[in-house]
Amino acid sequence: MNQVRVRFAPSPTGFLHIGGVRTALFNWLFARQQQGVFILRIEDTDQSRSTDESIQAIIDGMNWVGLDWGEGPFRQTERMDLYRSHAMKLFETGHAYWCVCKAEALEARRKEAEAKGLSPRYDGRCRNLGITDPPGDAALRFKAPQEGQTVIDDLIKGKIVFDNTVLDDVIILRSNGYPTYNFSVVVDDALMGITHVVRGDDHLTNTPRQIPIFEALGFAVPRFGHLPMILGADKTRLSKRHGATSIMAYKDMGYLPDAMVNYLVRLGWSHGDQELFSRQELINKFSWDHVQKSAAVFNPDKLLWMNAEYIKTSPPRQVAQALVPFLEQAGLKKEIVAVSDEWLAQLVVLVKERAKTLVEMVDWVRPYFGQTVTFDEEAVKKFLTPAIVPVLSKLGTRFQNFSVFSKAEWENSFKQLVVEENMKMGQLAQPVRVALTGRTASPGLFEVMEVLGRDRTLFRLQKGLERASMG
RNA sequence: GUCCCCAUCGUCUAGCCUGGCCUAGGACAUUGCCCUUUCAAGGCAGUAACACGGGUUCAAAUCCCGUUGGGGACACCA
Repeated sequence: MNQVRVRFAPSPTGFLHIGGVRTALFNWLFARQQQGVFILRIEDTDQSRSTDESIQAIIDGMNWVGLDWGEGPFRQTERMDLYRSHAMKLFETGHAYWCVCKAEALEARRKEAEAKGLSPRYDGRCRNLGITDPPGDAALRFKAPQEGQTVIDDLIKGKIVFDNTVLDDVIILRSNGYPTYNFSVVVDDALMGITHVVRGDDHLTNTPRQIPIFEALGFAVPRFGHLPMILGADKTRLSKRHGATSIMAYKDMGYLPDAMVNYLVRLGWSHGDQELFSRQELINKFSWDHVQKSAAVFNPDKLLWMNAEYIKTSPPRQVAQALVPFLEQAGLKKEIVAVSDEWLAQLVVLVKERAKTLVEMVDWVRPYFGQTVTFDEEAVKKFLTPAIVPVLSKLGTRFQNFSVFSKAEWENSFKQLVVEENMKMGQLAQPVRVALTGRTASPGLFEVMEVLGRDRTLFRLQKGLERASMG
């Protein structure tokens, strides 16, 4: 068996779509598993829609989710000679012919056919003209087979049969000399030695158009696999109106790349009841047999849950590192410089059970930077009242007597005071919480103190006391 | 319109190929309870699906046919 060679071939006409990422992911997984090669190819033959920024967006997106390629990125616009020479080869061997129909005329005829309820196909009127000396604006068409069948043994959908009578003669070279998709894709897949063409479902009906071109050119026909589409909640193709579709938008919303990958792979693929997979597990367990045949609805709720899982279980230092840009963006640049990586990781541990995204985490983590705290006025009004001043003061004095912070000792001391004062835990805990964090909701009090450290805990307790005295 | 693909809880899916173990399993979401210093997290429990109609068979979610529904393709876009 030859080495597996697969590719991801996006067209650079915008941001990198999550559907594209999923297609790339399946290819990448298969290549890794089979110790094959994953190739990145940019299909930019549409001059009017392709942009360099989009190419960069694809590369950035792929890098972010960690899908690396062994060859490429290739750009089709750098391979024009290849398409032209192969097109001419088809012409010379009688597999292609010049068409002098004007684009507008074609369009008109198509509309007419549609109006009559006929198939809007090219009628083949130039097929037998035998033009050998074409005018400058002629296009080259491929002579599609008109009888027989084209059979695909799809990796995902199984055997699919197309009658060749549904085929028409596609243009392979435009009048401007540029190849069309259905042609350049065949030349590239053949020349790059692609063994498995795995792409979106929307390409399924392109496949019987492409197979005869492989054959006419004398190339081996690769295996094909067609991945089902991703739909929005209303079961139509996923688009902007369903929410964010750009992979980088999810980065900006505070999703972890591993969570994204895990969610996307489970959208259409399964391994029994398992939901969470490490990358290595994915590589080991991936199989075309368990790729779903039907389209899947993108479920942001489940993605969010999965992100929360990854925030909870990823190495804290790794999460902390991913969090830094978000903190900087939130105006905490100076604060971060003043703080160690270890402490930041500790902070992540403190709040990781509460934040489902890095964006939420920024908010959870904010109170632990700086000397003082920003009070939530509602919280102050409710808990930092003059009535609490005496107990708070006693607590401060007791804590003061400890020369270092010790979670167990401080907690004991706190609970003892609660008992002595004949209070309920919450009656003291909430005011202290507000004093330390400025808010009514936070992680466990003593974990908070640990992260704050002895001195800052005492300082904030004192400030809270002053605030409570004000009434 | 023509051609192609698809069809299990609201959603992602297991089971289907190799019929009986399915009283249809898991996950997200949702509801209730428990835990609890707050908010979470966690634990337990609940609601909830084989699109429909015919066959084949002792037996069908599973095999066959049809219907319906959804999606895709039919460009000098990719």
